[in-house]
Amino acid sequence: MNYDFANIEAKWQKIWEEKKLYAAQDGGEKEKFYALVEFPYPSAAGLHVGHPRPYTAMDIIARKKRMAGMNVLFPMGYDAFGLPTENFAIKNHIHPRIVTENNIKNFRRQLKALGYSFDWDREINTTDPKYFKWTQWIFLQLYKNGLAYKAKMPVNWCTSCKCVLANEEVVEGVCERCGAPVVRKEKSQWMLRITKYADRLIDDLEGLDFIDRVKAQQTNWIGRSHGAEVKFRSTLGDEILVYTTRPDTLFGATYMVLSPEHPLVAKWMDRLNNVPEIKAYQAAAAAKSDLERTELNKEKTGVKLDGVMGINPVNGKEIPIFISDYVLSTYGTGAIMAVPAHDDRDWEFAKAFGCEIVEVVAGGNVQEAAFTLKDDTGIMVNSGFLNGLTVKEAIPVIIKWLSEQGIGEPKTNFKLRDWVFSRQRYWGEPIPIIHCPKCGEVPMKEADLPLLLPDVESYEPTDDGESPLSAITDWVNVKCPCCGGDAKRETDTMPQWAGSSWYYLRYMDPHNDEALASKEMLEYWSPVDWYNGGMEHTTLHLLYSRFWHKFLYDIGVVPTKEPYAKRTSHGMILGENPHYVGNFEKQEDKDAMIAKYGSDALRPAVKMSKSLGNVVNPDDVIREYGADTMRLYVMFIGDFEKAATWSPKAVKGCKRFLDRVWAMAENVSDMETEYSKANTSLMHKTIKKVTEDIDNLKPNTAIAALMTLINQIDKTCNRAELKTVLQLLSPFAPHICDEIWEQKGYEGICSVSAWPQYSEEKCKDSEINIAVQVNGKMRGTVLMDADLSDEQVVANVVADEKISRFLAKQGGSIVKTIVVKNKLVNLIVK
RNA sequence: GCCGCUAUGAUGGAAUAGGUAGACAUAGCAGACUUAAAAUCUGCCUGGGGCAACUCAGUACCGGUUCGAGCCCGGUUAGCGGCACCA
Repeated sequence: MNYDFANIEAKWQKIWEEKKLYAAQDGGEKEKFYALVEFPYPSAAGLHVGHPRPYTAMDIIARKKRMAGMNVLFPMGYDAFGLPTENFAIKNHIHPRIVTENNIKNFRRQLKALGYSFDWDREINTTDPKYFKWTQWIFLQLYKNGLAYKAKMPVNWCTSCKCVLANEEVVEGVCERCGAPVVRKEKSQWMLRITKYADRLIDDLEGLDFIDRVKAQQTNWIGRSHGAEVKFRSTLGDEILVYTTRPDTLFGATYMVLSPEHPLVAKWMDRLNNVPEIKAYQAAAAAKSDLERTELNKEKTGVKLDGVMGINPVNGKEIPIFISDYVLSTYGTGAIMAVPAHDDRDWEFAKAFGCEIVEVVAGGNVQEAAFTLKDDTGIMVNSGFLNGLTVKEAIPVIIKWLSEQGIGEPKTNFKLRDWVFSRQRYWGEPIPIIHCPKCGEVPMKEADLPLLLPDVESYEPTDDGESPLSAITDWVNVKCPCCGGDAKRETDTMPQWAGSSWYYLRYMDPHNDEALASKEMLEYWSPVDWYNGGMEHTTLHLLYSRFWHKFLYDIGVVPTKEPYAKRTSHGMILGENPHYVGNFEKQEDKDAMIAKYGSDALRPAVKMSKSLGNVVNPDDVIREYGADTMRLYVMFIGDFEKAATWSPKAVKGCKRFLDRVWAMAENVSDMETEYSKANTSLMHKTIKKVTEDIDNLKPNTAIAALMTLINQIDKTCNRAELKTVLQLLSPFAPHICDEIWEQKGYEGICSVSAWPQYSEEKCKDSEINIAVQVNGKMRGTVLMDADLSDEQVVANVVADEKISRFLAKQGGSIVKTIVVKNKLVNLIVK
């Protein structure tokens, strides 16, 4: 009865591989379709159950498109540089290259065991010199175009990884990867000028088929705001440039605030009267970690600069100047005009420091709270020539006035910062730059790429913030490619995000030695038609790769402005929470759990983790139920976009379903070539449903439709129907379908057979249950022929015994009827 | 605080464009088969009332639009995710 999934799956995986059944063709008549999933980081732990969810979903889409006659590119690879491998290597004294090789072997085995239709001939590995040669090449192009530069600046330093982090890698003041506190450190770092692309990274989202939350998050992260830069003066004669999004409130600026690091503070220092106080504040601000700065954001602190005043350019008023860490040195000009009446933060600060609050937009009570409305309900007051205008009208007027006076101009600012691109670690792409005492920074010659990592004994990170590579003198010391004199290599390496920023291009032409990919292949395969990946990469990998792609477009390497035409995202797979208080009967046990685990104890499902012991290993599931069941279950688990909880019990339901399909097939022995009359409309409806659901990324309801179909036809299924069932099920559970297909003697191989067609005409039923409402309430159904005229439908309904009885009881007469064709009748009775 | 999202049985979730709420599955209950268990098969499975035909209520809460609202509009509550002193 039960089918032998282990042998069947091994058999078909071997056949697919030997026949290269799913290899993409580099050209041809068929329409191309490039389906992409995020390649994994090959960790020592192996594949997590989270991986198969997106992989299976895209495999289903790839398989269905292939069956529908498209030339599908569905590749896989490994994003293998990175810290966990390096840390594992250090701990176990194994070279990271060996660790990586072993991990990849394990990942490949697991991916193959799931029966994915990847084109394995295109597999890539970011740590392969043949691959990272081109990562380095792209870096050189960025460098030559002024988009890679070295700068000394405060950077995020992870105290545990002993390495700098990009802004995108710092989450709530701690390291995204290890959770250790991040501190600010002044260091010279390689930077990539992603800010140059800020506008295009927002504007070009418009034409893309990305899910809205991805667009919203990227737009938010880039953080574009429109306003003006305005020149204030100080009583000491210096110009103080501020940025504001509310130039309309200029008359309400009653003090100014500089960031503690602002250069004017140092310049003024010897003319100020409270230097010790100022210096103490600066020192305290500098010592704060990001975490402290955000945690302590309730109370406003600051110091007034005693001995200097600002001058408001619109009214000539002298106003005090403070330093405070609520003004950031890294945003805008690092200095603000404070309008306490109309900005919450300024208001709080003004209350704390007793500054004047002047209302310039009517509508609130500015002594009670800041009035921050920006819409056109507010009317300007106390604002000279702006009085009487709405906020909306005032903004262009004041901006025009400022530019005419030469004291201000419109300005757009972004929250996005340039990308900190160097890491002080061993296991990454070496940066192909040489530092020469005579010539300065010299890029390596492209012909000399790849620049390999030296083989070393120790790759421990250093406490002083130098890369481990700096200790390898044979490697570090080189001749300058420019003057031939003694020079040194750059010893920092690239971040993990480098290799993944362009990997989708390499799949198009993975073995090319002359270029990252040939023009023809880039032209043929670009763009990626459908890219699915995690939301956690929205402001990291996804943004970075869009940036690199746009740059490559600008220098003529790639043919499209955007890398990915469509982006979707899957929900996480969670594990059952062993600490969930719902599991405890006694109140005191619950209370103890809540005291111990906090709000986590209130969640029935949480992220899987080793410490909770709720991790599910795909190998175990495959061993017990088979890959087809695993695939089916991760698709059936729930709405693809939402988080779902792994339920060991529910897996069984999917196995049962496959057993039923197997059993049903065993009983089919006729030689029918057409659907039976009784099953025709159901067959066509199911083809339609499965086809559309796959295209709309609704695998859960596609599977439900197949289950419904089997529930209905398993006693009567004929040979023609079985064929269609196998084809519809094949993308989800390819092994069992190919096996039954072969055993039943259908032609060819099921998983590359032609996708079944449906006709709208045949989806229709000849008889339909019409829903009947009286005054909008359901009162029953009446079975009748389809496509009757409205009059006939109403006549049938009124003639129905049950309905007529109800109407008689109800009294009154029918004053109106609403008929929805083949669906419903609503009788309005009064 | 800002941005985005969600709320449906015991549980995961269905419900194309406003038209039969709870498809499909899990768990549970009852029965068949079995020495027994597992597996399998059949039936029940939102709540209240009724022997029953039937009937009343029901998609977080309050209100609205509509012949008709889980779906649209206004408000509220709770939760999730992202950003967060960004001027």
